Amino acid sequence: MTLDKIDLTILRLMQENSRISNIHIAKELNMAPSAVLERVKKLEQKNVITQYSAKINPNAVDLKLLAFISMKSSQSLGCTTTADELAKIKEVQEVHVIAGDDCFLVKVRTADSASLMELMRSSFSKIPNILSIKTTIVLETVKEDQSLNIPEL
Amino acid sequence: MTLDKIDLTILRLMQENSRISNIHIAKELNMAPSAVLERVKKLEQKNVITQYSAKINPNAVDLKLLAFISMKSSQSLGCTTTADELAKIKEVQEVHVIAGDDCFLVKVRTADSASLMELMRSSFSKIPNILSIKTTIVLETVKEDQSLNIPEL
DNA sequence: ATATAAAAAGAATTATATTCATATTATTTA
DNA sequence: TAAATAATATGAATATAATTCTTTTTATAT
Repeated sequence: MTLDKIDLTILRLMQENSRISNIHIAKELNMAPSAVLERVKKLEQKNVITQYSAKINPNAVDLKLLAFISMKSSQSLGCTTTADELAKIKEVQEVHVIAGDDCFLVKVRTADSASLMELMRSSFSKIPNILSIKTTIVLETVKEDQSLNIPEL
Repeated sequence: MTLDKIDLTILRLMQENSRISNIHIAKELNMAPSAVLERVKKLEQKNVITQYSAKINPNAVDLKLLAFISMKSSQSLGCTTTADELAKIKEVQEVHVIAGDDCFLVKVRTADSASLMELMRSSFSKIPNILSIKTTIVLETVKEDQSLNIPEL
């Protein structure tokens, strides 16, 4: 797809603020809103615009994290000791030994991303044989094992 | 700010698609659109949502790139030879020697990001003393030196 | 120069956002 | 616990924006 100046302006504006109205874009470009809409639709169809997304401040969320941890392959079979080490860390809520490139899936809860970094630096780095750690923020838990949540009577 | 399940659902939906309507979110949550709007505004004010942004497929754009190139500091004073080397590469449109941590600002044009990678691997890597390359995509050029564009008569 | 296709404009319609008064639900605190 | 207060939600009215569609303009090809 060949993009002209108008397309590029639309892309720039929507990259800055994807909730901008057609009318605003149209005013900026001195054209009719309907013409802008047509171009935006085309940019979506041709996969030039791949997604509209809200950026979320990770520090604002009470961070629940999933850490995917992999070990040096020579060590990856007998990994129960490492799992035990991970389970000892107080911020770590769950430890799962998993199949695939990563050996563990670890659920961690920290107050902010600085404390997560501190945790990774201080605790995780002490555990031998860890090769890599990939983390991702949990925004919402739709279903959760609540067997430990004993309800009051 | 304390985020409840409703806030987290809003965040999840808007992270997936920031152009979703209040009405859609409201239906998903079984609440009134006005209540959703109030929460979204609060999430914006409290800086939980930091930006709404369109993701653009870099391969769809005819890639104009700016590369910020730095050299090993011992070499950075006499950098004219490196500048000449960069200027020889056919995809390189402009080379500017600049002040600061980086020594060069280079404008490159490639058809897609794969060819950019190939260029960086094959040509740039052959130039001695390069320490780092940071690239950024140029979406729009508002003003450009056109002294080389001789208009037809 | 004419025919054809693509893009834009403008008006009408539909949908959505926004506002605001009222109602409901939580949270304090006496 | 009950009343007082604050926070949040509802629902209707209004304002704003998106969308559709026909006509017009502009660009491209024959």
